[in-house]
Amino acid sequence: MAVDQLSRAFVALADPTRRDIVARLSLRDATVGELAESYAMSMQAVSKHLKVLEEAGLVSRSRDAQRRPCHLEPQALDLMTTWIERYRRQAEERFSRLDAVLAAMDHGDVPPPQPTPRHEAAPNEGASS
Amino acid sequence: MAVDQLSRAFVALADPTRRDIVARLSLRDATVGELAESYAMSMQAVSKHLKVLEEAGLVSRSRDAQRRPCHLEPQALDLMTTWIERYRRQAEERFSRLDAVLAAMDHGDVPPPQPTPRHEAAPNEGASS
DNA sequence: GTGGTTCTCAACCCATTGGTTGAGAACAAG
DNA sequence: CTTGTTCTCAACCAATGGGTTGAGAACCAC
Repeated sequence: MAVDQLSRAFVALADPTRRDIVARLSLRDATVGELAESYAMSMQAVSKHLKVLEEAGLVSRSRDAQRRPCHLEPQALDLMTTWIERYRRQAEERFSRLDAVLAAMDHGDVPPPQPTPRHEAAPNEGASS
Repeated sequence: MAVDQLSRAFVALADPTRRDIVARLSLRDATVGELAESYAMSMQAVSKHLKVLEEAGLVSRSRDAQRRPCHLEPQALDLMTTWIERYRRQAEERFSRLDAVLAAMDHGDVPPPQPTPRHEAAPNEGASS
């Protein structure tokens, strides 16, 4: 499951160790071994975490003899903020419209109270990708 | 696992169904039953998804007789964008500094090439919370 | 009261995840 | 070639996650 880019990115950042890896890589590139020194787990485990980050497009890796330096890819972070901001903005617009209605009611100029319509056009899965 | 607020929020948005629920709730509040009509799964399953979103602070719920209307909480989304933007900005600053160095090299005024120091001060888990 | 609606809880199932260990690939340096 | 270093792959294990069904709580309407 979690086959799309966005799901993989959110899954990747859902783990505290992987978020910490991202934080470190934002300061400087690092190898698997360097990163592994920071955590109470085997290098294999860190390697797995990096694979998750890489498949989410958050990290890229080059070659330097045996070393595999890791590099943060900020565009993948953009993908997430774009998604989040879209719906945050949508929600806040809606709330401010609601506030406007409430303010109007305080002034007594209330529009005819229409009963809440149910089941209108709504987003589908395509909207979240 | 995933005990902190930030982890819970990322876990919550890692699932496509839950992202779609957030998208819908950004347009209007909805009850469990209304949401369940949109997905090929039982109301119990949707109820579980809402519980995850609620415990992540992304959704709040009120009472209306048997109904449990769901309401999107945009502040929780802020928490995520704040985290992401912090490290995206950090990384991009670093890259633009690197670009500056490369540009300087093109001009011939290259600073003495010091060998890359390893294992300096780095973020710990506290930095990601 | 009875009945219908809305929703949650509990138990269960199977796939995935996050860790482990052991083996080995790939490379640099003697 | 041998040795040491860095890293990945494979197998395994316990725990979690996303779904199911069945039962029942809570509420309105009659």
